[in-house]
Amino acid sequence: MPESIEDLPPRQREVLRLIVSLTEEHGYPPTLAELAQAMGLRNRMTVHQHVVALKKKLLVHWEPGLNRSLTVIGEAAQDQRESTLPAESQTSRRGVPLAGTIAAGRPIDAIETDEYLEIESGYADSGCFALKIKGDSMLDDGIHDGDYVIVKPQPTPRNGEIVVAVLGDGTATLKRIYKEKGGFRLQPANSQMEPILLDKSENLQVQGVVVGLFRKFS
Amino acid sequence: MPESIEDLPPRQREVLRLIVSLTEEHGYPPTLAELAQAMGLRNRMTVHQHVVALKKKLLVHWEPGLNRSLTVIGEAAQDQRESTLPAESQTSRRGVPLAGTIAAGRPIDAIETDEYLEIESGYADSGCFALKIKGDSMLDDGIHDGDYVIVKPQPTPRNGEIVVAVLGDGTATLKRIYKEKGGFRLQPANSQMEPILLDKSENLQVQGVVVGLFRKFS
DNA sequence: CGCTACCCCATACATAAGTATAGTATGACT
DNA sequence: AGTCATACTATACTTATGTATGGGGTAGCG
Repeated sequence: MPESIEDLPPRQREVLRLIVSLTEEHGYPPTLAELAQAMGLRNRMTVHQHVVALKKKLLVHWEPGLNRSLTVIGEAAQDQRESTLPAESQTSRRGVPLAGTIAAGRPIDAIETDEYLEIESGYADSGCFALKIKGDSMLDDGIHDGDYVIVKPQPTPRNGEIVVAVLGDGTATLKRIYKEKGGFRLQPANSQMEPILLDKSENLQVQGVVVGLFRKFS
Repeated sequence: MPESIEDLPPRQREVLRLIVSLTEEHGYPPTLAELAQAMGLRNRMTVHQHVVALKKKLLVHWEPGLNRSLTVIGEAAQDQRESTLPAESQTSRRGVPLAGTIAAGRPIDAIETDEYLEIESGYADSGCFALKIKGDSMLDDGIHDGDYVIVKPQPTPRNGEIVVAVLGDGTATLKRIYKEKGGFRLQPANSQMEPILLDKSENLQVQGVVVGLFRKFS
């Protein structure tokens, strides 16, 4: 039976595919419960049985009793990866269509360009991460409480950039950073708040610079 | 001194290195117990404390309560890698890891919730599109010139929502919409601008409502 | 018909793994 | 002398996760 993967039962094949995609998505393998949820199942046992079947067929590696040790063996991993085929059956698009420009002022007649606004693709691959904003100190820069900022890890910011600053006591805050004689100034964008001044002796770690902002409107 | 990784405490640095190497070795991230064993420690708690410290410094991504969710963020991952592989087909993730909450105000030592911020996936599939903002009329709502808004097609907005309004003459604008006696009011979020009043006879088409906002920092 | 492969469910249990609390010890710095 | 960061330990708790047991169905096949 050389063509094992092709004539797998549908659900087993689906499990195989999900293991690969969920692992890629999170950076670590899924649990049975997560697989079950992804398949719309109420019970882990169903997935358990499927995985046992896959294991018997030597398509997955699974350490008994070990959490999240589920990995796909050999070529099966490649075969289940999305990258191979033309676009259509893709579950979701990579990006939001950018329909054009709109006026937030005098109305203009908009809608021209036709491309895709790819928010994540550039960031996710370059080690960026997101932080949820708590507080209003960057309000004047249009960063509101509850927004998400996307941070690119980078220890050496340029002057005036918005950075994630980790202070000596382990607390983190979001501010614009300016070099001053003898140290740094962490400047909030809110007229009611005072800057934080640090001299060189004090411990300051810049975790990264803000490269993007995202807000959800309920 | 924004030199983060170099002057980490030795054990924390070791933990960072071990996370990477153990993940490569097994194909999935280690648990605290495994890390402890690899470091010759008898107790998980020691590693736990180190990892918490790394998390505060935003060097690792760790979902609370989730087994084997420990991953290294950003360049730190590269720096700790021994193999120096070209990092080839980096499993491009679906989404940006949401590392926690950061203070834009008084520094807090937060960092609690953890998940992935999936910006596009929810929108791209539901017919949403993006528009680039031109003008400052929504400034007080934190929508700036050059931002991108994500619009969900929907002809019947609720009161007070931000909508893409297409006027009778074909021009489009972004405003909050309110029902008034006998018509609608399109309200800018800028104290220096006046609302647009429309009565029912006038042609007003709502293209959709704003469900998201995205901004790129150059 | 019995038999099999496939697919799903629920309950219960055992253990793996993360977390809280509370200590001890060392060295650096004030 | 005190405080602080680092580093480790121990016990106990909660939850996440895997597993066993015992059921249901459907469909094809000899």
